[in-house]
Amino acid sequence: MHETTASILQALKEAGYKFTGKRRAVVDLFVENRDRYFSAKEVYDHVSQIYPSVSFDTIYRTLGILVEQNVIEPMEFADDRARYRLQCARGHHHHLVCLRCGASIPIEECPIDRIRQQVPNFHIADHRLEIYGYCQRCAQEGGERLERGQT
Amino acid sequence: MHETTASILQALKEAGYKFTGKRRAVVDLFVENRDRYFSAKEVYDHVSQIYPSVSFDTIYRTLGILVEQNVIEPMEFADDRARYRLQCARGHHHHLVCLRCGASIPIEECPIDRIRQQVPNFHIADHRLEIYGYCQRCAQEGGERLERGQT
DNA sequence: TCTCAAATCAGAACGATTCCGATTTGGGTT
DNA sequence: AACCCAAATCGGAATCGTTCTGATTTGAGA
Repeated sequence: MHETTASILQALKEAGYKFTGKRRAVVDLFVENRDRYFSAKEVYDHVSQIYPSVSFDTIYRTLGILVEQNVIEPMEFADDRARYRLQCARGHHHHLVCLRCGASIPIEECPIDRIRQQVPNFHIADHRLEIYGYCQRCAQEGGERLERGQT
Repeated sequence: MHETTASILQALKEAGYKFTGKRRAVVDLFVENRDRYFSAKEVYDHVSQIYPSVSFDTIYRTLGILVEQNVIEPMEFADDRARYRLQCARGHHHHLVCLRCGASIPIEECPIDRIRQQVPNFHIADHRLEIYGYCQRCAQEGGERLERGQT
C-alpha cells in the first residue's frame, strides 16, 4: 500500500491534514520498522526524543488519523494496550506476533470461510485471530519467558 | 465440568474459600445463563439487586477466584471490557459470540494446528480466535446494528 | 504578510480495574 | 452459645491507558 514516508504524507495532505514534524516522526517510526507493532507509549517515547514536549494527545490523534487513512492498522494485544503497525499491502490476513520483539509475520491462513460454512444460521460480522509466540531469533535467545505485558 | 451451583460451591469450599451470599449470587448468574457472557459491570448490577452495598472489589475478587478455579472463563471483547462465562465442559475450542444478546455458541473448528505446521520456525505459545456476529434470533429482530460496545 | 482552521499543549477527566486500611463475617473450635 | 481469626467485604483512593477541554501556536493557502 504505502511504501514510503513521502507517499503517506501525500495521502494525508490529500485527505486535508496538515503535515507537521511530529507526524513525520510518527510515520517514520512505522515506515522504518515495517513489521513491528508499537504501543502508543512506544510511539510517544520515540517522538519525544525529537520533540520533548509532545503530548499523548498528539500521539493518539495522529495514530487515529493514520488508522482512519489505512496507513497503520491497530491490534489489541492481550495486555490491554493497543498496538499499531504499518498497514500491509495485501488483503485480509492474520499475523504471528512475537511476544518478545514485537515483530509480526503475516500468514495466509484464515479459518473464517470454513467456519462460516459450518454455521449457516449465525451471521458472522467480524473476527479476530491473534497468534502469539516467539520468532526464531527470540526463541533462541535465552530469556524467552517474557510473556505478554511489558513495554 | 460444573453443572450446578452446589457443585461449584463445593469446589470453592475444597479450595479453601468461604461461601457467602454474594458469591452465591455471582455463581447463580453464570449457572442460570450458561451460554452468556457477562461483563464485570453486569455481574455487579445483578448482585447489587440483592446486596445493594456490594463493591466492585468484591465482584472482581470473586470473578478472579472463579477464573482461577476454572469455574468461569474470561474473554476480552473488542470493547476493552472483560467478559466471563461459565466454563465449558469440553476442551479447547472457540465461540461465536452474539454482539447483541451476548450468547456464545461453541464451535469445534480451531485453525492453530494447521497454522503451526505452516510455520515451523515460529514457536506458537498462545492464540485467540474470536468470532463476532449475530445469532439467528438477533439477526431477525430489526435493529441488528448495535455493534460492539454497549452494556 | 494575513488569516484561520488545524494542530498542539498541559492538565483534567474518564472508565475499567486494582489497591488499601478499617470493619465485618463465615465457620471451625470450645 | 460464645470465641476467634483468617477470609471477606466495604468505601474510597489509586492506577493506567486513553480521551477531552480550553487556551495557545502553527501550517499553508490567499
